[in-house]
Amino acid sequence: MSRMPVAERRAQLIDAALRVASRDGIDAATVRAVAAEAGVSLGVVHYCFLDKDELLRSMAAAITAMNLSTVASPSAAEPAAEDLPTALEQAVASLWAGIRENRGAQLLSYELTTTSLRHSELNQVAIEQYRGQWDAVEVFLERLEHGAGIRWAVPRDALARTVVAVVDGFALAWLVDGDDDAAVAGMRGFAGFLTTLAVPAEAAHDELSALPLQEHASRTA
Amino acid sequence: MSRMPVAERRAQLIDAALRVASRDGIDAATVRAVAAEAGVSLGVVHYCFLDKDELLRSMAAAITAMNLSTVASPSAAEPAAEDLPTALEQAVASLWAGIRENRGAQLLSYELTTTSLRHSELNQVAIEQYRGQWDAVEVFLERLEHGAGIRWAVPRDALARTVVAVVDGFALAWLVDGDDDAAVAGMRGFAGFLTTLAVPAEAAHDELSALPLQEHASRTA
DNA sequence: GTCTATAGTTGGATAGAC
DNA sequence: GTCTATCCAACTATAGAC
Repeated sequence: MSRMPVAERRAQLIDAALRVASRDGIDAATVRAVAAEAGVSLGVVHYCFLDKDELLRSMAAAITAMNLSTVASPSAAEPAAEDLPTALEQAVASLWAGIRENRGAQLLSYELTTTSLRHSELNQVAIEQYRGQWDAVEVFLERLEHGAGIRWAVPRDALARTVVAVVDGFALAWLVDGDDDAAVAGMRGFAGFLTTLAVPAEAAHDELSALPLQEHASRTA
Repeated sequence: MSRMPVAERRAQLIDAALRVASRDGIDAATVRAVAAEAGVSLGVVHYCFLDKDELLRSMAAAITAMNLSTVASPSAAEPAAEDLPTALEQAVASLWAGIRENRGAQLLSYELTTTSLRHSELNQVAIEQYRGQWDAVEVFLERLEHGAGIRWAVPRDALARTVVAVVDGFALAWLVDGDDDAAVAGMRGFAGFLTTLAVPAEAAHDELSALPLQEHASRTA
C-alpha cells in the first residue's frame, strides 16, 4: 500500500518473517508467506531483499541483535544479588521464563542453526548466532564476578560455552517432552555446579589478575 | 531392477534415506533423491511406503534402534573400568569418537527433532528419539553403578536427562564452530561433575535399596 | 514388483503495468 | 515503490504399461 523508505520496509518484513518462522517453522517462512504476513505483495519482498537467503540472513541477524541487547540492557546491568547462589537462581528463573514464553522462537533458533549448517550460503548465520550467545554469557559471567566478589576456576570463555551448551540441551529436551519441572530442576542442578567453580576474589585488582588459571579448554575463534 | 521381498526393499530404502539425509540434510532427502540413491525408480518408493512421512518415520525408527543396539551390544556390556573417573573418561572418549566421525548423522539428529516438532504427522518421532536416548543413558548409568560400586545422589532418570542435554549442547556447539578441543574439554569437565554425584554403594542389596534419595527433579512419562 | 509418464502443487524469481 | 501476472523448477503422488 503506502510508500515507505526501504529501510523501514525491510524492518517490517524482517519482523513479519520472524513471526511466521517462529509460529510455523523456518520452512513455512516462504517469501510468499512473509509477504502475506506483512500485508504486502510478493514483488515488494524481492524489491527489498536480493533473494530469500538475504531475508533469512537479516532475520537471523535481528535475532542475534535482540539477544545481545537483552543482556546489555540497563535493567539487566544492575540487579545481581550479592551472593552467587541467589544471583544464579534469579538468572535461571528469568532465563527460563524467557524460553518458556517463546517456545516458537526457541525452536526457530535450532532450526536456524541446522539450516545454516546445511547451506553454504547461510554458513555465517550459525557461527554469528553462537558467537553472540557465547559473548552474551561471558558478559553475564563477568557481571557475576563483580557482583558476587568471586572469580571462576575456569577460563570465562570455556565456561560460557558450557553454559550455552547446557541451556541448549535442556531447552531442546523441554521442546520435545514439555517437562518444565525437569528443565528447571536440571538447570538448578547445573547452577549448583557453577557455584563449585567459583573462588573468592580476595586479593588483586579487577582487570590485572586472572591469568594463570588451571585446567580446561583451548580456544579457536 | 531385481525382484525383492518388500521388507528387504524397505530396509534398503531406509538405508538410502539415511545416507542422503546424513550427507545432504533432511530437506534433501526427497523421495526422488532416496530412490536415486537406492538405484530404484520413483514408483518403487511409493510402493514400499505409503508416503514420504512414513519413509521419514521409518528412518527415524532405524536411527533410534541403532542407538539402542549400540548400548545393548555385548561388547559394551562388559568393559567398564573399576573406578568411576576412568570409566567416565573411556565413555567420553568413545562417545565423542562416535559423534566426531558422524558429523552428518549428528546434524541429522537435530534436524529430525526440529522437523518432528513442527509437523504433527511426525509428532511421535522426536519423543521416541529422546526416550530412546534417555533410556540408553540410564542403562549406561546403571552399568556404571554396578561396575564402579557406587550409587547416584540424584534419581537416575533425571541424571540421564542431564547427560543427554549436556552432550547435545556440546555437540551442537561443535557442529557450529568445529572446536574439538573445547568439546572434549567441556565433556571432561562435566564428567568431573558426575563423579561428585556418585556416592559409595556400601550397604544394601542391588535392587531393593535406592528409594528415599534427596533433591532434584520430578517425573513425567 | 518395477518402470515411465504425468497430473497437480508449491515456491522462487522476474517482467511490466501502474 | 508497489502491484499483478507469469515463468520455471522441484516435489509428491498416482496411473498404467510391462
